[in-house]
This record gives sequence, C-alpha cells and structure tokens, in this order.
Amino acid sequence: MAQSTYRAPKGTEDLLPVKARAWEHLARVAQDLFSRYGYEPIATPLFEATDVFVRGIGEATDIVGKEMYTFLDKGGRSLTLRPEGTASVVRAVIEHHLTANGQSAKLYYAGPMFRYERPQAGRMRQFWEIGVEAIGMGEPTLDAEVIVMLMRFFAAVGVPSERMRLLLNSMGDERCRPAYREKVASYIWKHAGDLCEECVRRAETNPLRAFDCKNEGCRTVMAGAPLLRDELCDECAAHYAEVRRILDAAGVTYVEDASLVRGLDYYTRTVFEVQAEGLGAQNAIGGGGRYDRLVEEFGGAPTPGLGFALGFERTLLALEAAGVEIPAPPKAEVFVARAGESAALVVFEVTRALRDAGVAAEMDHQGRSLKAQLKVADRIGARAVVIIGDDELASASAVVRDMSSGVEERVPLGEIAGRVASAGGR
RNA sequence: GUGGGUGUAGCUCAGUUGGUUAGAGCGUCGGACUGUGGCUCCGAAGGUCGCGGGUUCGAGCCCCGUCACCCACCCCA
Repeated sequence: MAQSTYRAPKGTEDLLPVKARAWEHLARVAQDLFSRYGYEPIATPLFEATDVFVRGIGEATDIVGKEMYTFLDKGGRSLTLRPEGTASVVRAVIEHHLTANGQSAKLYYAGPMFRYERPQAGRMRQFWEIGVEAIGMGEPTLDAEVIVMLMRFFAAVGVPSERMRLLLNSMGDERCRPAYREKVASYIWKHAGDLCEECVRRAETNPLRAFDCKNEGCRTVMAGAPLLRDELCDECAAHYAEVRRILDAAGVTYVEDASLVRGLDYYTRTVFEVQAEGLGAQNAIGGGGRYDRLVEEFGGAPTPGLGFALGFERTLLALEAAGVEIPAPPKAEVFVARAGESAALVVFEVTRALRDAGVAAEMDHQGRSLKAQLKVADRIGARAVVIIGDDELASASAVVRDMSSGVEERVPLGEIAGRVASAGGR
C-alpha cells in the first residue's frame, strides 16, 4: 500500500463517487417524500455551545458522558460537534420563535453527526443522519404520521419489508414515569445480585436503561421487571392506544417492545425504532420518539415535539445486505472524439453545444488516440460517439457512431445536437 | 477504555519447512487493427512486502516493539 502520510481520521470516511451518489440518492428520496408530508428543510450549525447538548440530551447519557467532541474555541467558549440533531433544531426553533403563539414547525435536515466511539461495522465517529422534527403538536395523529413517513422512506429506497421491523413503546410522561422509575429502581436493588454492575449503577442514574442491557442474565432478570405499559397514567395510555389504532388502520405492522428504552433522556410517551438485518452487531437504521418536555427544558414555553433520525451508512448497509442496487445514471450519453490535432476547437464547441442543449456529453482532455477515446466512450456508457477529424472538418460534418449497433453516418455539424438527441437518446 | 483479527502492485489476494530477479486475477496504458469501442491474443508500467529493531550466511515468512485498519464488548444512527 502506498505509504500515504495522511489518512482520513479514524472513524471517518471519504465518500467516493459511487458512495456519494448513493448519499445523494437517499437525500433526494427523503426530500421528495418529506416535503409531500409538509416538512420543510432546516440546517443548523455542525457545532453548538456544549451546554445545548448537555441540557438537551441529558447528563446521564453515554453520549454526553463520553462520546462528545468538545473543544474550546479561541474565545474560550466550550463548543461541541453535534452528536445528534434534535437538540440543535429545538434550540433553533426556540431562538427564532418558530412555535410562538401556537404555531408549529415541521422540519427535516440531513448531515453529519459526531460521536467519539470505537468504530466498527455500522458505527462511525462521523456518521450521517437524515432527521425530522415536528414541534408544537401533541396529537397522536402526528406520532402516526411521522412513523408512517419513516417506514415509507425505507420502503422507497428499497429496504425489503421482510428484512426490517418497527418496534414501538411508550415511555410515559412526567405524571407516570417518576413513579415507574422508582418501581424499576427498587426492582433492580432487589435483584442486584443477579445483575451486572452497570445495571446496578443504572438504578441510580437511569433505571430504565437496564432494559437495554444485552447481558443475558440482566435480560432474564429484567424480563420480570414491572412494565411501564402497566403503569401508564390514563392520558399516556390513551395516547399510546390511539397511536396504535391509527397505525393499525394505516396497515403499518409493528412490534410492541416494553424493553425499548432509547438512550436519550428527552423522550416521553411514544418511542420507536426501526431495525434491519445486515448491520454487523448493530441493528437500528432509524429511531425516534416524542419529547414533550424538551422545549421547556431549553427555557421555552411548554411545547410538545416529536422526531426521528435515520442513518445513511446503516441504511446503505441494509440495502447492500439485501442485494439492492442504487440506480446509477450513465456518466455521459454522448462522447465527442477527436481524430487528429486540427479538430480540437470544433470538438470542444460541439461538446459545449450538446451540453448547452441538455445532453450529457464528454470529450477527451488527455490527448488520447481515437481508439482510446472510443474505449473510454464505451466504458462510460455513451450511447453515441461523434467523431471529428480532418475529413469532417473539410466538409463541416461529423461521423456519428451508434455504439450499440456500430452504424455510422455523416451529419452536418449544425445538426449534431438534434440527431444525437433522437438517435442516440432514450 | 477492553479483547480478537489483519497489514504483500490502483483493487482483490497467492507466496510452499526462512533460500537468490516477490507472483496471479482485475484495472490502467500500449500493440495486433498507421482515423474506430465491446470479444480474443500479445506486451508494458506499477511493489520501501505497514514501520522500527532483533535472530540468521540469508527474513514477505521467525521474535520483540510500534502504527494503522477491521471486527466485537459498551452504546447507538
């Protein structure tokens, strides 16, 4: 391997054309789909005051505890590269009063997120997410809308439905969750002997996270723990039931999973996660939930919110594992080849004219032989090659070669664009 | 932070119990066809064998160290 001095930093990757095209494809699908659901684009800075994430995501989370890229700028401010999108968007929504006086905001964004973790399959230090945040609406129809939209996205890009599943749960709210937390905490204390250290520690910081433990013993013990489903207050239970009712009516299949406790502190009520095969040890390609207290947490007026994020890399891994190809357009429809020195200017002009006429056209810039130019034309999938040399110059014409049939004909220079568009075209 | 695996041409990889000029396929470039692609044939370019030490007459192969990447734990997109 060439001894290159510089490499992309650990946990980051260069998106070379093949991959970058797949990226654009996902972004385009999301853009089309989400705008049909009434969502508008937003872009926030890649970094924020550190406190935005500490407050928003929660002190006790792994993200804040050990995964943030935090640094001091030259003014001594503590800044952090965004580890997720919700906190930034909520901050922006409040800062610009997007939900003042009962208004609501339906937003989507796409971009890189940063978490300092050990990279592995499906997990990068810089990874890309498409996210959606709907702020200012508390009705269960919104929960269902967002979930349906997420599932439609995965279907639209080609993740086979039999290779993914939707998990659903309710986390309760400030009325029912605290009491439930206590119940789980005391359950953990009672079974401390059979749980891992981490889970016992969780009893204090965030007992619900113990449901997330992958340790076999912990899972067994936690399977017997009280379920929030049975402890929800009337309002939360009704909200959850309504979300399920709407999803049922929409024909969305889901699995209720009482152990689905997402790793960010801000979630209330509805939480969901989409899992897929082919992601290595990972399984989530997207997830989200309601966060009805987050705006207040940031100092805004009480405002409900809901959102999800989905991962570019993981979605692509799922597609790859399922054998789904991202459609790739031909690089050029027409190649304009030069035979001999004197035709250089005419070749350039013909190429330019084709491009101006909306045709994807390419020409040689390396002084290749005609043979080599034909080879290139073939490789990039050109349907036709326009050949211009001394003979053609003399008669102000060009040879147009149909690359699939090999048939050639002489065409006056002025008629090339029209001829190529009809013959070499679709 | 902890564990495991792997580092040989642009890419994917061979490389026998350490032995002399380190190989293949693909790709690239050129030729067979002096202005014509795909198929075929021929040829060429391209390698500090990750890096640094050590053992040895001799190291891509063995030993030590180091770096990088990958995978897994943890957690998440």
